[in-house]
Amino acid sequence: MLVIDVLQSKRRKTAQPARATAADLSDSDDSDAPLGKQLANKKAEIEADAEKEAKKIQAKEKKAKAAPKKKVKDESDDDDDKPLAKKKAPAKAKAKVKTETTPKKAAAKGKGKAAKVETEQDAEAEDEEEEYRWWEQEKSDGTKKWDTLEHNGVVFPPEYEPLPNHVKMAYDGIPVTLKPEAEEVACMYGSMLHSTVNVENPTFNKNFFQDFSEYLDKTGHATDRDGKKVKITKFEKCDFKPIFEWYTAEREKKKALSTAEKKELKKEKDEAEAAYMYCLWDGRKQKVGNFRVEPPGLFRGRGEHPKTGKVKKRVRPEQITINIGKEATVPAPPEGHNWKEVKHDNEGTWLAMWQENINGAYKYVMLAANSDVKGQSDFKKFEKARELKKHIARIRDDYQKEMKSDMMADRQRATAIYLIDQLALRAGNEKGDDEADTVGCCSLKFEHVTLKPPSTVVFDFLGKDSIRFYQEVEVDPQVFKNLKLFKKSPKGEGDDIFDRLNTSGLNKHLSNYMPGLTAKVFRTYNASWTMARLLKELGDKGLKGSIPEKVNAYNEANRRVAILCNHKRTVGAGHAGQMEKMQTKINGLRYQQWRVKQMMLDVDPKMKKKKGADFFELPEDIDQEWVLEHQKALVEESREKIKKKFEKDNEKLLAEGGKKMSGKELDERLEVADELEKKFKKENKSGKVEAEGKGPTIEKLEGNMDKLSQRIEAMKLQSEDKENNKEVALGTSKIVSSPSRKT
DNA sequence: CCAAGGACTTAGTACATCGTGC
DNA sequence: GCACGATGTACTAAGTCCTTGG
Repeated sequence: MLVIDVLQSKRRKTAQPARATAADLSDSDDSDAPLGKQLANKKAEIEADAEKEAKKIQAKEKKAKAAPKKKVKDESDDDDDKPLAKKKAPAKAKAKVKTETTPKKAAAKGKGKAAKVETEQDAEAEDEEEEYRWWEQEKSDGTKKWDTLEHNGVVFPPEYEPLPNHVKMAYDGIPVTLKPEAEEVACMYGSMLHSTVNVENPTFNKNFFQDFSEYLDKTGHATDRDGKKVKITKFEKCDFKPIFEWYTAEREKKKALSTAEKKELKKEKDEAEAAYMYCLWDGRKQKVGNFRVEPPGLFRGRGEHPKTGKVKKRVRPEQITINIGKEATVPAPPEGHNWKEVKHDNEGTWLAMWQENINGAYKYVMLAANSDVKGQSDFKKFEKARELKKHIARIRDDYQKEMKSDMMADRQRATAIYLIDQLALRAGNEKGDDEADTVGCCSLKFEHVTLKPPSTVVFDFLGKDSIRFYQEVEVDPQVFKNLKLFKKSPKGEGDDIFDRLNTSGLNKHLSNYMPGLTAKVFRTYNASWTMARLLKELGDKGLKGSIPEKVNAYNEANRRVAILCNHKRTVGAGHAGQMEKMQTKINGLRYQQWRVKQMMLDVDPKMKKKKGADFFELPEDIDQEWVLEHQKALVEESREKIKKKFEKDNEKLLAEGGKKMSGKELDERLEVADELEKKFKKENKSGKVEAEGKGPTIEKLEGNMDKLSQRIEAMKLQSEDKENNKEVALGTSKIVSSPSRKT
């Protein structure tokens, strides 16, 4: 039997017996082992919470039905509801989108108010009641996505503009002239020299140079100043710096434009693109997400992508398929070109599509995230996650049981579901050799899991986007046992942990619990659930407390979700410096506090007795040396500021036709800083600080102290927040819990 | 059943814009 | 009013998962 089973799973290099041996199973029924109870408690807690949650949500659902959450009204603010032609866009745009002023009412489906389509008159009405309430739409069968669809196709990136004659890459120190096509490729590289992640990646360089060489061969070789052939054979001899500098200069030029000029340019661009920004979906105006065709460039695969650095070619109209309503006017391809195909597939939500040349991946033009369709499917996603709440207890019970199954496949599946549920792992589809070597749950390999008896497991692997997942987790003893079993020899490095499991089998099993249940739903569920719980905790105890404390608590909740989902980012280059700056600032405030304390003594020497001598000491971690440094910095800062202001004022005077102020004036102004310096000197010498301000009283000084304390606390929190956040990407989980609805 | 095809969501990063403390 | 960091947006790669066809 064993043999047969192994053969059946030929797909894997190494498989394990379908049935666990007696030895494997002997100790598998001690479900009440020490760790078990810990987790059981946790589980009970989770389940109780989940039930509470479920009730709350049901209640909310009722409420929501009674008073549907109103969609943000900014559409009316922004005249987005009005027909396109009414917008500032002049005649040309009007002609192109003519159909929009006469929406096809015939096509409008749905019931009553929901299907109301805007017309010129009621656009003025600005009535929220008139909006399409997709969240109230009854569920369709989910295949047909639209009845009518009109749009204007895609925007192509500008054609390549050759470099001016004086800008040339150098080969072996000699400036060379390239044919435009090859030059374009050289520019792709030259314009990104600042991106060290890529430029210092050998694979990137190898792939780039390979493709670059092809272009050179294809277009004919480069030439030097005298028109003599230059053979470009070594990457190391290529100097793209002149190109880089030219691009940098161009960018600077653009940056240096006045705000008015920039606005003008932006306006022009917006006008040119206005027609593409929106489409008409069942008669409703909807924002298109990515109507711009991706420009050519070097492929920037993440992690150790074997194809990173290859040339991503310019996409031609002949590669693009348009999807559009049967009745609609098909957007014209650029002069002298044709579309690859025009489809009328109303079971798809895409408007245009092409295949990219590097991986053969499909690229789609779809609606924006804030459109009705996307909103609807987002909504559905959360509905599904909420439905999981009803089944989660049973699923968890089942996987606990099945983890002891004597069918290897079931045991693996149960263990995998445990990991997906508890650690928020992704499903982990199989990947090809021509992709970065990353894994998810089902594709975990031998070397990604290390067992530390009695029941700790170390996960260390690269997940999506080659983001490292590293966690030492105390797991259910059965999970530990199973993982040990799944790693048993003859398995070794490179072999799958779950050799009898793949994502489709896993999802098929999950769908038995609930239609549409797949591995990714667990991530949504656990992220939402965690956020809800933390926010509730925040609500319970966080209501009191200062604003910074509340912000900090909210960020903390957000962070915990991001951590759960392993949302990471690369630590910014300036992070360490910024942290140091903050600390210096905090210390500066603390020093300031110390000074205020001395002032108190100045006002009332008896304070020393009252408060105790300790109170008036410098904080331990601040020494005299630091104080001197700090004083110097303060004085210097003050000087700089005065100088800057002086120069500014002078410029202004000149501009107004006046004349510059004398150096004497500057000196006079600088006296403030000099005095500050003197004051510090005096303080250092006498060890006393004269009370500042007129009529200083202990009360006033106490007030100053409080203010400083508050600022210190706020800064400390802020700095803590920053440090804790340095490698956590908050954006994604923020989107998950409250998607932007701006139009 | 499996691999390839296809459509859609998820995610990090680069860059633009905003807002705020000095 | 400005510089700077925080926040938002655009871009597109990298996942998930369903369908299709042999």
